Amino acid sequence: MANFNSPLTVDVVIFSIVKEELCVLMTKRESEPFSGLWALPKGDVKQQDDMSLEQSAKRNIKALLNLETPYVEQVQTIGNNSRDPRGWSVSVVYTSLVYSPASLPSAQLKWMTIREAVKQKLAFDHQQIIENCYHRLQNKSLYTSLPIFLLPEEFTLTELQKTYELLLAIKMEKKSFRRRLLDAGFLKETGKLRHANHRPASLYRLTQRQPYYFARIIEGARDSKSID
Amino acid sequence: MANFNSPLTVDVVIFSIVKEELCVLMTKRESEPFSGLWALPKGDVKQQDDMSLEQSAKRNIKALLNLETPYVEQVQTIGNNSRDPRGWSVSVVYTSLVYSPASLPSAQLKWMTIREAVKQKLAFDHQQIIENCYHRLQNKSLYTSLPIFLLPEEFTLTELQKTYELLLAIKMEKKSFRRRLLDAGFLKETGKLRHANHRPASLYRLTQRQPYYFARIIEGARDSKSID
DNA sequence: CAAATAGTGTCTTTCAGACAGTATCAT
DNA sequence: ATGATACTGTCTGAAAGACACTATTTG
Repeated sequence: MANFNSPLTVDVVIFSIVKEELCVLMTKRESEPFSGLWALPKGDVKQQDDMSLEQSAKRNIKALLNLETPYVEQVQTIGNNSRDPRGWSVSVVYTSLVYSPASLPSAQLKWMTIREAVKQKLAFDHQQIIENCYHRLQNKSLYTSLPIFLLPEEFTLTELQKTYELLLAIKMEKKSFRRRLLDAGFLKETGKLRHANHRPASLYRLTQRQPYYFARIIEGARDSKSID
Repeated sequence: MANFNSPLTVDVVIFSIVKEELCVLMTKRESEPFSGLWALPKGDVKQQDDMSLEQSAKRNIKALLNLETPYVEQVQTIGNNSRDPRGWSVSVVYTSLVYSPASLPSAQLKWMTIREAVKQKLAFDHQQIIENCYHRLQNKSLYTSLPIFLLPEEFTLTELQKTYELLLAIKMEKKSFRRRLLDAGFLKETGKLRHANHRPASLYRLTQRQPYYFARIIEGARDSKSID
């Protein structure tokens, strides 16, 4: 069988919440094409070292942020002759959710808000890729527990609700939210409390590693449709 | 950037219902490795002719079945050093649903039931790929109108219900099924009737090309979880 | 005490399941 | 008329939305 003699990359769209804004990890390109534009961090497949594409993605994430991320998902694969001016190329796109690391290990990296990212010109088709991942994240937030992966291991229900509201850009009703999450049974109280200058809140943590799938979507957001 | 010097293929898992059984289009391998075993039809990417991976997938489907299929979806991309004994390879997997064409254009091809396909040894990781696509199809059938793409353009609600029941391997309640489908508003009566030796049934057709996403999953099937 | 956020009680709404009932065709 | 399948009426139940209410902390 003929080999594929064009570039194959692994692109990783890493989401995190920084200063109450949803952000994506970006880097500035310093070579052609698209020199000077912001881009997704470069991700490669090392056929000698990596056993699989997923391992390539995880290795790239670890190299970028120096952490093992609890959630990595393959989103789509884009391959065509127009995304890179040099010709055919294929990119396998992964997305990951992380709890905002205190500081970025490299000065080349930046947390860019989604708002910024989708309105400026980015290298290659990276704007489209980010939009797709963002859409997927929003969509899955309607019927899964995915947003939890943007929080630290222990969190309050109010923090979680704020995260959903941030992702979906809607306000949610407190009682329904708590009922939905608690009735699902994948959270357990740690017994610890988060203190502030008001009544303290219970801290919860996950009892399972996989996201939970609800039987219904969050209503009041019926218009959005899935990309997959 | 370094090119990817290993095989890249497009694998297409085509589902159809033949004699009231869900089937996958398969072909028998005649060369090494895995000579003599059943496999998914070989799909290639022609960088000269194809503008994109999706176009490659559609071209391959057309070459196999001589029809334009209304539904093609990218499912996943598998790349590792173990799926092909010769070393690293990448396969972009697409799935498609077709209304069973009267006859297969090639004697090399066969509609194999899912049951058969997942229980025998197949070439490469094709068994895993088929299982993943089947799982995805089942899962999406819980909350979308996807199964319609296995039917001809005009169909009765009973035919559609039987299709859902076949895919999900459950019995559904007639009234709830019809209410769910009709209330969603993406079907319209054609005015025509399907006749048999009993009361004739109304024929319906889609009013939109995209699958419809329901706000709730079909209940009584709460156990299955998504792969994506 | 007040201010602030945590957390609850409970009514309404929406839609799926259950199941019995009626409708309309071929023979 | 009978048999067969198409189609409907309507009750129940599960989970979401609305919203007012109570609880517990700091200062």
